[in-house]
Amino acid sequence: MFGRQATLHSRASSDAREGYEQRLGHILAAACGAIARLGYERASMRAVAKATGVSLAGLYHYFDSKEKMLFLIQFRTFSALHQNLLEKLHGVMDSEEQLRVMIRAHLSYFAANMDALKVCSHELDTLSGSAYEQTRDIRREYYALTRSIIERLLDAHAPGASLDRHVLTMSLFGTLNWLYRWYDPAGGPSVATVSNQIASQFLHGIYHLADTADGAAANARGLPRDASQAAARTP
Amino acid sequence: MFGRQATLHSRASSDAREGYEQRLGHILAAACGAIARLGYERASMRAVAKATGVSLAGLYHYFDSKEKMLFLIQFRTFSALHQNLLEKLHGVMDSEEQLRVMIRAHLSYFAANMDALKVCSHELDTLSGSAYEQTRDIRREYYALTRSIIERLLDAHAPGASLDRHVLTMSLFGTLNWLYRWYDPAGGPSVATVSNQIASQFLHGIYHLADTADGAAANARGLPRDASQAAARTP
DNA sequence: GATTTAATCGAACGAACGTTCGATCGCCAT
DNA sequence: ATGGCGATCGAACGTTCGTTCGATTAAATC
Repeated sequence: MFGRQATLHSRASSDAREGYEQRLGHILAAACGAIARLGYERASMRAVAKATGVSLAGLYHYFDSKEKMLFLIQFRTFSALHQNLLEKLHGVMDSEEQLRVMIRAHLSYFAANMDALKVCSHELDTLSGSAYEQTRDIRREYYALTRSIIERLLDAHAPGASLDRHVLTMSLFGTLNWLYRWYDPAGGPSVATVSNQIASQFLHGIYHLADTADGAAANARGLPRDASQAAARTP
Repeated sequence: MFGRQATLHSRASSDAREGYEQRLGHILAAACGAIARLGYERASMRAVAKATGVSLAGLYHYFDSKEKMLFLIQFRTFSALHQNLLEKLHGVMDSEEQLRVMIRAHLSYFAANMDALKVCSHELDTLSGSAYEQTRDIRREYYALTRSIIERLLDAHAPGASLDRHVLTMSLFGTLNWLYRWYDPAGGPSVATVSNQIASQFLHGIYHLADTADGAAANARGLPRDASQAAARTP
């Protein structure tokens, strides 16, 4: 599946593997930049080759196809994003603090890997087949983790609120995944500032709804409300 | 610039113009569906031709190029979205109600024109040159209108809150523009339900921040906060 | 030192794309 | 009738794309 098999028989081949991983990382980073700037379809393999210094044919030593290249980028980024969150969540018990950590971790990762996160936010439906399913599964893990935090948050602070939890979770993801369209960590408020503002507004938006009656009074305003089930699709 | 000049000299040519507009609308709707499903680059002119019944060459009677076709879709959609909001805002004076109207109008329009709004949310950077600038200008009007509502809202209900208003506005747009990725008006909570929940959470997220001290106490949590200026880019 | 294997490249292939060309058909005004 | 024009089409053109092929060099294995 990947370009090369591991041949871990000697120290020499271990060094070679390190060099291989390093060059692969360099190529993927350049590809990431091109796709972030031009979009997947417009970013030609020739442009990626130019950006890396490797020849066009040389790229195909590292992956079988352009689609596999995108898969590697997305799979690695989503995995790292998820792993990063799990680590930062370690030892944090309070659900409010967990949500603050989640938002801060997401923004930090975005600030440090803007190209990669843009490609992951914008090219969500580009892959197909099993490559799509694999990245979708990681995304679902990330979604499920975030949603479980929100669930505990609601159970603890707003138990009776009539809030659709899927809508709630996707609203947050909308705010976070849209960042790549406008937020420049270098030229605006700091990551900490933006994280805190988003987290505070989100949290207090929940809390205040719990305060008013059972949340329904504030939520149902002027229009009838139906208690239909959560929407079908998950990210 | 457009495919045809207006020849309004007789009733006959007026009828012809109506037929022309109708066929153009039909073609754009089909193109919209293809681009929403496949993305702009993958949606070939041959696929659009198949979807409309018109021949490949016949399409070019209605626009000079594929890019102009996308421009027509985006320009018309953004204009209608903006116009629709202005109309629904007519006579509404309370800033809170204005924001609720804005969110409800956006979701209603989305529910009625899913393909078009997906194309407008996802293909924001596809156009170039003056076509890009024209659509960007309408988007900016839409942004400015929404931001002005939020500004008045803050001045009235949370005058001292240390909230970055650009971050606030873009958070809302993130939630709204991300809808196309998950919300199916046919199979989930109603437009009214989702609108109310998003609006209520957003509004109370602001109000509660105004209640606590001057908003800074709740906002600055655990991390230092800098009072840097608003981010550079607007949508 | 011989042999295998990883890494790289220039050149080319076949397909798909956006676009254009020239011709045809039907309608309206002259 | 006839000339002009809007509308439409099949066929083709030139370009760009992802990918493959065969050859060449460098390094590791025996």
